[in-house]
Amino acid sequence: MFTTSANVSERRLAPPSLAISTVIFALRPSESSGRPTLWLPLVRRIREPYKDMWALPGGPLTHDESLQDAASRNLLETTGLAPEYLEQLYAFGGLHRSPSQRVVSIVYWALVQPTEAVLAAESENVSWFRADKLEKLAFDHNEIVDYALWRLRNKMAYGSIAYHFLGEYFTLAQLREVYEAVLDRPLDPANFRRQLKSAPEIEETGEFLQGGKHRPPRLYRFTGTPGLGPDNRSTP
Amino acid sequence: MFTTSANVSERRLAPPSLAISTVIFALRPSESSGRPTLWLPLVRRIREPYKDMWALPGGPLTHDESLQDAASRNLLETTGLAPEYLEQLYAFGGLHRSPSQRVVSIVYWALVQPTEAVLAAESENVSWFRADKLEKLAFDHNEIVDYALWRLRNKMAYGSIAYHFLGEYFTLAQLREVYEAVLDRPLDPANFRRQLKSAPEIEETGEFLQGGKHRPPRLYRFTGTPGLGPDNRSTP
DNA sequence: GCAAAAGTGTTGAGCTTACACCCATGA
DNA sequence: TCATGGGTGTAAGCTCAACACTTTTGC
Repeated sequence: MFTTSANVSERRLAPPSLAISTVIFALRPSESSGRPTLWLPLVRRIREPYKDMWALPGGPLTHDESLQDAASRNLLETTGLAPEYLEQLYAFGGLHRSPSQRVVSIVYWALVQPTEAVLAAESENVSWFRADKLEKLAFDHNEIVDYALWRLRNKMAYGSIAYHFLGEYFTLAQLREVYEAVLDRPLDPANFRRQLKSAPEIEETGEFLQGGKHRPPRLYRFTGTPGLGPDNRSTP
Repeated sequence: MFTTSANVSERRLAPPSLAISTVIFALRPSESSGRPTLWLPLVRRIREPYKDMWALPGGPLTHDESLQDAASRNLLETTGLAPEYLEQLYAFGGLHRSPSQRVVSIVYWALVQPTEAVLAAESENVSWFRADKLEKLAFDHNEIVDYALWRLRNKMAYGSIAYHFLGEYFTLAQLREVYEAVLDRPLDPANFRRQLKSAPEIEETGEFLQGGKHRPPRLYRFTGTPGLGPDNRSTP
């Protein structure tokens, strides 16, 4: 195997190595305003290059798992969660992404809903950060996160993806908060309601959310399978 | 290196190998109707697996070229052309894509305009086929082409991509023919005109196309840089 | 002049946006 | 009863599809 001390001729002869990384998004209340904001987990690098810097969770692709399975495993290992939504983002293969070795990273992005499992998985070397306030990360991971954010916002505006941040039942106000958090602008509650009512993939339940301070809102359920890629196509 | 006779333990130990393939689209007049239709070049496999079947142009990623450069080289080698448009499509990494060896293919798709170079490159082992009438191809290449077609149609409907099938100057009727060929439905010439006039990336030239049978149409020019991906973002 | 394509005008349907307004509930 | 978020109504503005119509050329 090649290490960081591999010399130049070794590097030139080595085929590019292949890694899988995952950008994992979840919404959690911001410390200041309490409104939901985007967070993602990062892992601290424990070896060179970029030792002690934060990086996207990832690792090599093993011989007996598909790309998606590898990303799914990443996600499980760093958050303790099964993916609520998982899609390929892009393959990054620039020549100088890693100073020691040529690495091609196939990156996935995922949405999860924050539960106890997420908190349990936090540790010295795994921590969550606000997506809009990231420090400098290892490798080209800042650009990767930027691109993932761009894709998320795009999909949020067109596709039916917001549901995957939420549990099975949700109110329209909660759903609107998700949109507002990701798109970072307020939406008219009245119009938002109508637009979603015209979408067939959202279903009224008979239930109402009790325990609030005011009129109990109706609970809805998502029925539909988005996800894109060669396997499952729907929206741009 | 591993060959098709690699035994099971060798296969299990080998890391997945990495290849680049390219789906190249061009429009050429159909033999029957004369209207433009989608074609793509394929190469005949000269070794196992899938010997003698047609496959997407591609090859291994060399250590000193980026993913995009590798795809660009594919394109040059099989068509003699520089890419007019080139974008990453998807990374395919299923476990059983190749019977002999685990291969991860990073696939690009490209648009070119048919010129002499294209015809010159045709040979015993390189030939063009109609995209809507493909036989069974090697590996999972039929699915890859299907997905590329889906992406092309999507981008055509939203993004500004049609221009790359055409030369520098074109009439609105030619541009409409491109849309009609790819989307496979007729478009209202009057409305088509208006929609494009409102797009800022298309520019009127003072020139007119002479030599037609009827009123000479105005020539237009495309001014803009589409393309997507982490490097260059614009439309979904 | 006539055929045919280039190019313009007009209308109605449907969707988005803004915002006024009513409803139901806890305190 | 009042404050607050849940939920409905409605009118202006925009885009888009359909199609009638005028213009310009070659023959």
